[in-house]
Amino acid sequence: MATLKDVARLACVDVSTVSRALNNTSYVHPDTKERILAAVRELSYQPNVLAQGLRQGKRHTIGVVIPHMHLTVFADITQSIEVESRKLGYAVLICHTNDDPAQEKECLNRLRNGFVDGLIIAGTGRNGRLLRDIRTSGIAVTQIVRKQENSISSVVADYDACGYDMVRYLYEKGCREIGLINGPMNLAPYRERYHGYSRAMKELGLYETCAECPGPGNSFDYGYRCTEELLMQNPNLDAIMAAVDIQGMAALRALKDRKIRVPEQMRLVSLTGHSVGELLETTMTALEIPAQEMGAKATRMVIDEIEAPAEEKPSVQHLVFPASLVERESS
Amino acid sequence: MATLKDVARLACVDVSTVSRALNNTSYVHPDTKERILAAVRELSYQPNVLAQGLRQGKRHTIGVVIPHMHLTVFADITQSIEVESRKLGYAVLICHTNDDPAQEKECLNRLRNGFVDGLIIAGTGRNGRLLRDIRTSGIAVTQIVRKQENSISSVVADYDACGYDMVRYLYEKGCREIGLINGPMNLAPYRERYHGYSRAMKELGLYETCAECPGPGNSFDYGYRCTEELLMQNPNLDAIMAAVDIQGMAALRALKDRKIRVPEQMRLVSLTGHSVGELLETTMTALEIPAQEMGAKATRMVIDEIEAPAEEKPSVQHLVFPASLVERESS
DNA sequence: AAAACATAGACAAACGTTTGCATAAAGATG
DNA sequence: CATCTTTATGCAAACGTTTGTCTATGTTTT
Repeated sequence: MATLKDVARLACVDVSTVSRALNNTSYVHPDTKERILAAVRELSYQPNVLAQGLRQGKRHTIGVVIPHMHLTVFADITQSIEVESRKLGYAVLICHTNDDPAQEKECLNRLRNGFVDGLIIAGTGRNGRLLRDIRTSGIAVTQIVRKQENSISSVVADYDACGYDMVRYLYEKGCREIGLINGPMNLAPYRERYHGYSRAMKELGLYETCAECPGPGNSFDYGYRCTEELLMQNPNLDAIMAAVDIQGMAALRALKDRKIRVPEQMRLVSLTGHSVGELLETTMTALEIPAQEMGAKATRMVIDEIEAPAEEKPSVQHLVFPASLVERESS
Repeated sequence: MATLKDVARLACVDVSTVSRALNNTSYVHPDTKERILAAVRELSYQPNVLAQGLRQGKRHTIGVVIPHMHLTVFADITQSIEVESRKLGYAVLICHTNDDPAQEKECLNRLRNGFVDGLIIAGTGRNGRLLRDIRTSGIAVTQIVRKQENSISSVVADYDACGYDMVRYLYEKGCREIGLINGPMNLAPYRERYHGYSRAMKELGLYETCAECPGPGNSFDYGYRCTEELLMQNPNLDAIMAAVDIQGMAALRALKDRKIRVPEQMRLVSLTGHSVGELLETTMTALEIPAQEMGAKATRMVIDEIEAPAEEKPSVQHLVFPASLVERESS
C-alpha cells in the first residue's frame, strides 16, 4: 500500500504539500498539483482511513445497534441507513443485541472506542445511562423505532395513533370485541400502541381484551400463544390486533388451526414494518411504517450532529412518522 | 476519553508499561499491574482502536457485502457473521449491493480503502476481476452462498444436491410432473440447483418443466409470475419446486388464487435460508440451509486468513454445506 | 565473587495522516 | 522603494497506540 510519503517522494515535495493538494486545503501551485496527482495515479495511492481518523478524531463510520434482522422493520431500516450513509460518505457498522441488555452494553462499549462517530439505536431501554454517557463523550446518537431517552434525538412511528386508528377502523367495520396482542410494556412501541388502543376503546365504550405472554414479543410462538390467550379470555372476539407482522402471521395460523375464518369470523389487523402482509396466503391489513424514510432521516440527523462544529450542535429533536393503513384481505 | 497516557500518569508509570500490562506482553510487577488496573477502572479507559489499528496495520473490522436484507438467508448470515466476529474481536461493516454490479463495485472500492482487513461477499458475479485484485492487495476474501471465483475461498450450500434431492423426494411422494421455478442462471445457486433437478429428472425419465422470468429471482412477484408460467406450460403439474422462501410464498398464493389445493392437488417444496416455512398458514416443506453455521464458518475462515502470518496463509478452500429437508404441510 | 540471567520499567521511535508555524518569493499598495 | 498581502512550500508536532532497545535491579549459576 502506497502512503503519502511515497507519493511525496515521487512528486518531489513534502508530505504536507501532498496532503494539502489532495484535500484542497491550502494554496498549491497548479504544476505541483499536477505532479502530485500523477504520482497518486502512478502508485494508485489511497489514503489510510485509520491514520486520517486518528489524526482528525473522525472515523466516517456510524454504528447501528438493533435487536436482530428478523423483523422486517429492522432489516429495512438497516438497509436504508446504509444506503443513505454511503451517499454521505460514511460506512456502517452493525451490532445485534438480540434484545439482551447485556449484549447491548457490550456492543455500545465496543462501538464507543473510536469505532464510530455516531450511532443509531433501537435499544432495549435498559442502558439509558450508558447511552447518555456515550452521547456526552462526543458521539452523536439517535434513537430509532424505540424512543426511551428524552435527552436523545429520536425517529419513531406514531404507535399511539396506530393503536387508536386500528380500533377505530375495526369499529367501523362493525367489530365490538377487539383483542390486542400486546408485548413487553417496557418497550415504547408496545406501550404507546396499548395507550392508543385503550383510549379508543374507552371512547367507544368497549371492553379491553389484552394478552401478554412472557418472553420477547417478536416471535411466532409468542403471537400464537397470545392469540390462544385472547380467545380464551373472550370467546366472542371478532377482531384481533397484532403488533408486528410475525405476530400477525402467528394469529393467522392459530385461527386457521381453530377453523376460524378470516375475515368472516375474525378480522385481523397487524402493524408491520414491511409489506410481508402482501405476501401471505391471506394478505394482511396492516399499518405500514415508513421504515425506509425513518432510516434515512435518522442517518441524516446523526451525520448532521457529527459534522456540526462543537458550538452549534443541532438541538435534540423527536420525529414522529405517521403509519398508513393498507387494507387487505384479513379485515 | 481517557488515553493510555492518562492511565500512565495516574498509575505513575510509563505508557509502555501500561500497554504491556494490559496486553500481557512482558513482565510487569503484580503490584504495578494492580495499580494500573485500578487506574483503568477509575478512568474507565478503553483503548482507541484507531490508534491500535494504525500501529498494528490491522483494523479489526471485516466487511460484509450482500444484495440486501430481505432474503432471510442474508439476514441470518449477516447476523451470525456479526456475532462470530464480535467473539473474535472484530467489528462488521455492511454494504448492500441490491444485486447491482455497479453498486457492488462502489462498495468494494470503498471497503478496500483501509476500512476492513477482510470481507465476506455474496456477490453478483460481475466483479470477479476486482475481487481478485482486492485479495491480491492483501485483504482476505471469502465468498458466501454464491461462489463464482475458484481462486477465492467459498462457503456455500450444496445447491445441486438440493435440486436433486427435492425431485427424488417428490417422486417418492408420487409426483411425476415436477415444475421448477428457476432464477437468473448467472447466479451459481440457481444454476446448480437446476443441474441437480435436471439430473434427477433424467434419471427418472421425467420431462422437465422450468419457468424463468425476467428480473431478479428474489421477489414475490417473480415467484408468482413463474408459477403462472409453469401452470401454463404444463397443466398436469403435480409439484412445484421454489428456490427461495419468498418464491414459495408466492407460489402458495398463486395456487390459492386458482383454487388449487396444497398439497392435495399440488405439492410444494421450497429452498429456504430460514424457517419462514414454519410460519405460514400452510407450512412449507423446505430444504433448510444452515445459514448460521455457514456465516460463522466464513467468518472464521476470513479471520484465520487475516491473522495468519504472511508466510503461512491458509490455502483456498471451498466448503459445501448440506441442506436438510424439513417436511411440513405443503407436500 | 564474577558472570549470567530473569524481572521490571523507562525512553523513544514508529504507524500515516493533518495542521500550526515559519519562510520565501512573488505581486499589490502606498 | 518600502511595506503589506497573497501564494507556495517545508518543518515538525501532534493523534494514541505498540514495541525494540536500554538500564537497573535482584537472583541464580559457575
